[in-house]
Amino acid sequence: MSIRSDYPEPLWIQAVNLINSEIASGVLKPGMRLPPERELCQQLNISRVTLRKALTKLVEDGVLSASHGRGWYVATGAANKEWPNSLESFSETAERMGLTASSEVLRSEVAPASLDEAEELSIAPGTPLFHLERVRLLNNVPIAIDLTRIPAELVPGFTEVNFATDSLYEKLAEAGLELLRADSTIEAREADEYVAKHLVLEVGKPVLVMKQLVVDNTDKPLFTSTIQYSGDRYRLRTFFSRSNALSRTRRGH
Amino acid sequence: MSIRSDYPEPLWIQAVNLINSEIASGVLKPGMRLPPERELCQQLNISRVTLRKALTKLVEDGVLSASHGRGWYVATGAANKEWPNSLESFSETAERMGLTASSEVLRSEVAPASLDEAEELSIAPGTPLFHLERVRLLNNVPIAIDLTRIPAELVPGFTEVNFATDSLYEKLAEAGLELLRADSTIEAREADEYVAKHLVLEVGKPVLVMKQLVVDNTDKPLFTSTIQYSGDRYRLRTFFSRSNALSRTRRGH
DNA sequence: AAGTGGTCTAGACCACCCC
DNA sequence: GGGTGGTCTAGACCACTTA
Repeated sequence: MSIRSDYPEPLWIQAVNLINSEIASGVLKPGMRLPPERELCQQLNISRVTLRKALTKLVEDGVLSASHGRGWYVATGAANKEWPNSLESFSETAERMGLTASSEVLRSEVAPASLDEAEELSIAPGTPLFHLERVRLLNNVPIAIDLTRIPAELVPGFTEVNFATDSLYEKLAEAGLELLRADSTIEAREADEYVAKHLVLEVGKPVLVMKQLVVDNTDKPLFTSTIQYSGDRYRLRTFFSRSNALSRTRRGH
Repeated sequence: MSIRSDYPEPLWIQAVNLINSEIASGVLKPGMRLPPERELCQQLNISRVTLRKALTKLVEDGVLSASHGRGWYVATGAANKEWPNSLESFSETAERMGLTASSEVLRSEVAPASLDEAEELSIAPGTPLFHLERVRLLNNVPIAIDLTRIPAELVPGFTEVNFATDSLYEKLAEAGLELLRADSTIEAREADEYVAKHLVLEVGKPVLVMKQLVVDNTDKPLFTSTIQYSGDRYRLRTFFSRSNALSRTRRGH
């Protein structure tokens, strides 16, 4: 094994991919110890700093874990194949699960921002806002209602797009927007008549309401989404990290 | 300004703290550009690699952002004071919000692990498991029911602790357990009779169900929690990151 | 004492932005 | 072309674990 082909990919990303694929292919199994850093450096023909950048990334992804005087270990358990906190579009989630995503567009138009909408997006009230409201379906079963609001100037021509078939995230990427992070709040509420009708539920049944503010890499708000999932048809996954408790390893392995 | 006192703290952490404090004190204001890396290196008397490790950390924390040919900028907006995905105990959350947390203990005993419980924790069925079930209250209002299961060998003597007043997280820390991450699933469900009674709700009202598997820094499962929040009395916060979309900066600043 | 991860350095070259 | 961030290197020393 060896990297450094003539990819434009940074070396440390190639190293990440290589280690990931060795785990996927079973060469490295959960719980196994990796070769020492200095040895891996030689095998991959990269410097130790670069290797460590790759290893650090893999720890963030929950793929590896380190123990000071002991070595690097492949993470064990179910968390292994799970996605970390990635911001995934509905279409991407569907693809990953092997299902077909589709949409029914309820609303796709530009209207002035209300006071609340303006405040969330840090823009002036009345600013033209593109409203996109869709019922999201998996294999034709209604899963959620998604209402997204984007400053119209960021997405010219979006009222002409047919979002029943096109992916919003793809169109955003084409428009040059770079999503970085979605700050989200999650709560459980009762389905009102409107939601119940579109999700084919009884009024009062639980729905999972997720409100997101998506920002770009300069922390500028790009858009807000309110997604209401049918309680018995969807489940969110995330993880919480314990902020640095100065981990001083005691047992394990 | 200069660091490198005789702290045992790593230099890059000292750099993080210093920059953080300069922002807090208003020397660096949101939107401002930082001095070039090479200049900062001289001022702080550290190498560029070390400085960049600090800057990278500050980006993760949402404090700074970088633009390739332009420089480093202090992040703008409200997201600045928000906490990231920290794994916080109920008591800590309460304290942060200025409320008083308390508990009513429904169950505190050791019992053998069922098949399901054993699988979640990667232990043998029948292994003694400490079960702690509590109603969690804020200012004496019932907010949630929390059922936590911990292998009994990890927490000797816990059946003697009075968890109506003592914090579970504090006791876990005293027992030498180091929580690293909680993998969580979240869904909306209807309150059953048991939950409804203890949370003073009507049966069928929405509850937010969060199931967590908490692991230590070697990815060993420590315990599982199932927390059922009254839908109208609690709201979760988290964020999702867009995994590397090869950010190619276009606009901004 | 040997093995292994954690931190740190000085210097190099490339890619991008702006004049 | 000059300024700035992004990647990469080779080598050093320290801290923790294990024996």
